[in-house]
Amino acid sequence: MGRSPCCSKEGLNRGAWTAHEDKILTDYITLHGEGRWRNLPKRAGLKRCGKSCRLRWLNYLRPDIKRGNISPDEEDLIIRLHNLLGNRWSLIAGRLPGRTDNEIKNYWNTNLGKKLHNKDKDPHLQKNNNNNKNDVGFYGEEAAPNTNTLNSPPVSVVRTKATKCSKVFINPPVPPLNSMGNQTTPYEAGWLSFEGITEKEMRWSSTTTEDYLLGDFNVGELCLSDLLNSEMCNNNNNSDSLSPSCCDQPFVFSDDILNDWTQTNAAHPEPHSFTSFLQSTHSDQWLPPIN
DNA sequence: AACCGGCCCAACCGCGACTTC
DNA sequence: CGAAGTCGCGGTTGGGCCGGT
Repeated sequence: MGRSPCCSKEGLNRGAWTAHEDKILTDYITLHGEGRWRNLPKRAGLKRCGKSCRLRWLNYLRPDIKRGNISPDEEDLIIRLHNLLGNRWSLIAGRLPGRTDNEIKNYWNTNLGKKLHNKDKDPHLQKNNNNNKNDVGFYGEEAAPNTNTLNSPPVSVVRTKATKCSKVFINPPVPPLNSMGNQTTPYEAGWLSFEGITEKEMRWSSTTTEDYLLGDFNVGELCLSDLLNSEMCNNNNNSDSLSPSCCDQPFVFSDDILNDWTQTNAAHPEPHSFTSFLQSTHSDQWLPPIN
């Protein structure tokens, strides 16, 4: 698909914004509202590209922005959300009022990533941390980093640019062999039974060193109830039950949460999507704990 | 005082998703 | 239905700041 350059570079200011430019942008948006970024600079009389204006507004000029000093609570939440979601900064930022994705990303890269990286090197902290062999580091790798959530389930998250959480790596137990002596997929084994999700969309992959399940689904369309009803979210502790998502420690959803998020009613005639669930206050209640 | 290196963070870039026509 | 336009995201860069030498 063809895509024109973001903006003509000629005659446009670049680099740091001046107070004057900030004022022009703020005044314009106060008057006309956000959006239509492409045309905004021309209308506002700014020699900036629309993208730059959008970024400046969202990351710096918005009135509801909270700046500096990430609190311990916020840090805790960032770690937990990152453990769950990976580098999906916008989604993480959505759970932290007043914080921007850029700020959280920077904070992670400059503080938390380093902190956690050092912890990984600490032999005392590594002893419980051998589950995530796929975790290579915290930049540009497939899995979310090991954090100090060392006793939390070995759920790793695929980095994806998608706006929807659509891919999750899960370390499953090895599925049984079929009658031909070949290894079955979790789907064939009956572990996975998302309504409306085909085996094609639930891909099983095996490597020489690690087996993992790649769940490739559109959670915007997937109903949370489907997810909850699947084996991936089995919340009983029966050791016989197959719980490929987290092996020993499946996601645990409280009855309250389940009731709220699986029931439809007059107010919510449609089943809730997983995306909306992640954006709800409930998600706090089942995020992997910090130990 | 000058230089250097590391850190931080605002801003930029490229690309995929989404929307419009 | 496909092409074009737009938006939003995550990764990366670069310049200012600061502490150490």
